[in-house]
Amino acid sequence: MTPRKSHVELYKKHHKHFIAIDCIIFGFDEGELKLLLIKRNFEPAKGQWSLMGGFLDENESLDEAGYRILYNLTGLKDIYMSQLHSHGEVNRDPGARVISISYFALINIQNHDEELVKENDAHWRPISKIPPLIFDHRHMVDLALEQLRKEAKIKPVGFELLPSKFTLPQLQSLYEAIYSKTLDKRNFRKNILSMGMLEKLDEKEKENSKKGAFYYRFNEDKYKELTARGFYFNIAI
Amino acid sequence: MTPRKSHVELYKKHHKHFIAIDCIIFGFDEGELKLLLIKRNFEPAKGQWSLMGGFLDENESLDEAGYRILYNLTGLKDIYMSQLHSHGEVNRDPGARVISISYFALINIQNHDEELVKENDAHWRPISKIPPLIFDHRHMVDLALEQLRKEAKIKPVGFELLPSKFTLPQLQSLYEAIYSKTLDKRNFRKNILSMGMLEKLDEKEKENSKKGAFYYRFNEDKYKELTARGFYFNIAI
DNA sequence: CCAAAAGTGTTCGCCGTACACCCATGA
DNA sequence: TCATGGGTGTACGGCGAACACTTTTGG
Repeated sequence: MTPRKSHVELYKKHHKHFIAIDCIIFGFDEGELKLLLIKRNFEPAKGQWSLMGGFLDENESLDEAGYRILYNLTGLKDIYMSQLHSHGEVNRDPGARVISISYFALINIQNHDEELVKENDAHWRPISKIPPLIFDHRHMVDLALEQLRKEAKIKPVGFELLPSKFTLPQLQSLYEAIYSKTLDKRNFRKNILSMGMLEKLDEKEKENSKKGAFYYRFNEDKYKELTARGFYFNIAI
Repeated sequence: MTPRKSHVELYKKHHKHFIAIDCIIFGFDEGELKLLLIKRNFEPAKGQWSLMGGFLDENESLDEAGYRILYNLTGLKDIYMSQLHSHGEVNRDPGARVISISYFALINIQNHDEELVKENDAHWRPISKIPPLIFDHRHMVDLALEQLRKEAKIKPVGFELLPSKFTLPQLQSLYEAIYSKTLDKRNFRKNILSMGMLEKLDEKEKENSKKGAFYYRFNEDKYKELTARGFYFNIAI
C-alpha cells in the first residue's frame, strides 16, 4: 500500500476544485511591448479575447502545466517563465468555480512558431491597445506588467525579450517600452556596460541607421560569476 | 438557469484538485522574529511540526480561506496578510495530490488569543530555531522570509509586528531581527523620522532603561497622504 | 555616583542625473 | 552634402555610510 493511500480518507471530506493556468506572454517588437492574446473560437466566452490558458492535469506540477500551455501555443521550450499569482474569487469564472494560477513568460517574438499561433487564433497586441479581456484576465495582465517592471530593474530579464544578438539602441528602446519613459542614451549605456555582462561583437546591425550599431550579447556566465561575488544587477530608471 | 451551469459540461472532463492554504505567521518578541508553528496532534504526519493550514471550501475565495484559517488559530481579524506562492509539485503531500497556496501574515504577538493557540497546540519559534517541518513547509517559510525582507524595506509593514505604541529602539531592534544585521542608531532614526509618518507621544517606556524611551505611533493617514504625493517608503538597510 | 540605555550632527564618497557635440554612411 | 541615427565625457547635488559623545535616572 503506497503512503499516498494511507490518509486519503482524511482528505475525502474536502472539496476539490478545477485549477486553470493562464499565461501572460510578453514579446517586444517594433519598439513596443506586446502580449500574445487569444481570440477564442471555443466556449465559454467564444469570440472574446483572453489569455492563453488550460487546466491542470492530474500528474503534472503547476510549472509543468505552465510550460505545456506555453509550448502548445508557441512551440517554445526553455523560456523565462514564472508564477505570478493565484486567483480565487468565487465567481471569477461564470462557467464554474475555477481557481486560476497566472504565469508570466518573456519570449523572443521572432522565435515562436507562427503556424501554431495561427491555429490557436492568437495575436500579438501592444500593451497600449489591449482589447477587453474575459473574466479577471485584465487584472492578471496588470499584475504581470507590475511584476515585469519590478524585475527588469534588478534582474537581467530584458534580454529574454530580445534576440541573442542585439544593439544598445534596441536594448534601450526595450527598457523605454517597459517603463513608458525615455531614457538618457549616455547614462543608459554607461549603466549597462559598467556592469560588465555584455559582450561587444564585431558585427554591426545596419537596418536602422546608415552608420550601423554594434551588436552585443548577454554573457550568462559572466553574470553568474558577478552574482556569485555579491554583485546585483541594477538599472537606474 | 444560472450562467454558472451553462458551460459546466465543458469543464467536466478536467480533473479537480484539493486546494490547501498554509499560513506563515510572523511575530516579534524578545528581540526575535518568530513563527507560529503547529505540533500536529492529527493525521497526516501526526506529531510533526507544520504550518497552520486548511482546505479551501466551496464558497470562499482564497483570501477568505486564508483569513479564516488565521482567525481560527489566533482569534485575530484585520491582519496584514498576503498571498505568497502556489505549490504544486505532484508528490509534495504524500497523503494525496494537494495544491497548496501559501499566505504570510504579520501579527502583533501580544494580541493573539492564547487559549486558541494552546488548543491547536501551536507554539512560537524563533526563526533561528525552526524545527524540521513537514512536506515543503520549510520552503514556504524561506520564501516568506525573503518576501518579508523585500517588503519591509519599501513598505511600512514592520509596524504590523509591533504594538500600536512602540519606541524607536524597539523598531530598530525589529529591523535588525528581520535582516539579521545591526544598524546604526543615528542613521536609522534620521531615516525613519525624516519620512514624517511617525508621531512622537508624550509618554515614555521605562521597562528597558532608566532614562526611558519615548513612544511613537505610526500615522496611517500621514503615510497615505505622502504616498498620494508620490512619496515612497524606504529604509536603508 | 555609576552603569546602562536613549538621544543627537557632521563629514565624505559615490551614484544617479542632467546635459551637447562629433561620427559614420547611404542616398 | 546632408539627413539620420550611433556614439561619447563631465560636472553637480543628494543620499547612504561611517563615526563619538552627552543625557537621564534607577539602584
